Amino acid sequence: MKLATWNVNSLKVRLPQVIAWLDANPVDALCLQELKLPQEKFPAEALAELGYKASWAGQKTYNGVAVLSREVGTDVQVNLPNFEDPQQRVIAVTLPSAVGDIRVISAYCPNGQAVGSDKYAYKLAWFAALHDWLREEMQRYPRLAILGDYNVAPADADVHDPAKWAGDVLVSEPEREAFQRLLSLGLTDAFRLFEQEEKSFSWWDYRQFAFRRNAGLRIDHVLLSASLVPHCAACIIDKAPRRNEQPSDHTPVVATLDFKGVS
DNA sequence: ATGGTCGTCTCACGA
Repeated sequence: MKLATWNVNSLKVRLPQVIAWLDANPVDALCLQELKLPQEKFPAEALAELGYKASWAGQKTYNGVAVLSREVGTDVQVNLPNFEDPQQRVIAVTLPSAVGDIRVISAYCPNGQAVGSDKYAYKLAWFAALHDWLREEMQRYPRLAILGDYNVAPADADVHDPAKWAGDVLVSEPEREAFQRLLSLGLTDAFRLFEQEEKSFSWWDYRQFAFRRNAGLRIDHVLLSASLVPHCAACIIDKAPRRNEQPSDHTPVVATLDFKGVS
């Protein structure tokens, strides 16, 4: 079973790239973030033609999340139930697997803009609510995977130039603590289960030839509950879509779960 | 050197 996440920065602009990527990289579920389109503009038909069902939470201009899946997602939950918020940042669905139902969540965590700003305070409050909700969600769904754009680089190894970024939004200590609190619920960063190339990133700023210089951050993550970790056979960042013309500033992260042999 | 580039009902703002 393959689970992937991709912040597409406008599904309207990126739909042809999403279709091309899915053609080349069939997955069981693809979590999308930053759809930037209203609920009624979601391209469900084009994705259905590819064989993907979809659950989505749209919002005009900003945010918006979806889960595309081979099997229909059930028990769809939109947004954090414990956090009143007009911004569409979370969608959770239940998918069948060889070992039983898996809860798959697509999350677009707030960016935070700048340390000390109102948006930064909102980010930390949002993470606290995510934490509290996940604790309950993991009790209900012991097999849980939450994928998305966390807008947090968990460690200096996830930052191209830690000295330059020190203390800034996306790497500041309170944000990293908020991320670690999610892990303390019993979630594991799938990417770090495996040996990885140094300077592996999932996002590069559009400016200053950042991708060409590999001046990026690893802020897109796949977190797995403990019962899924033994099944995780691989987790990779696919840099290829970042080389496309008119790319998203993020590139997909893909986790492979193997249910053969291990129960 | 506080710049730069995207996407959005663009001449501003969020990322």
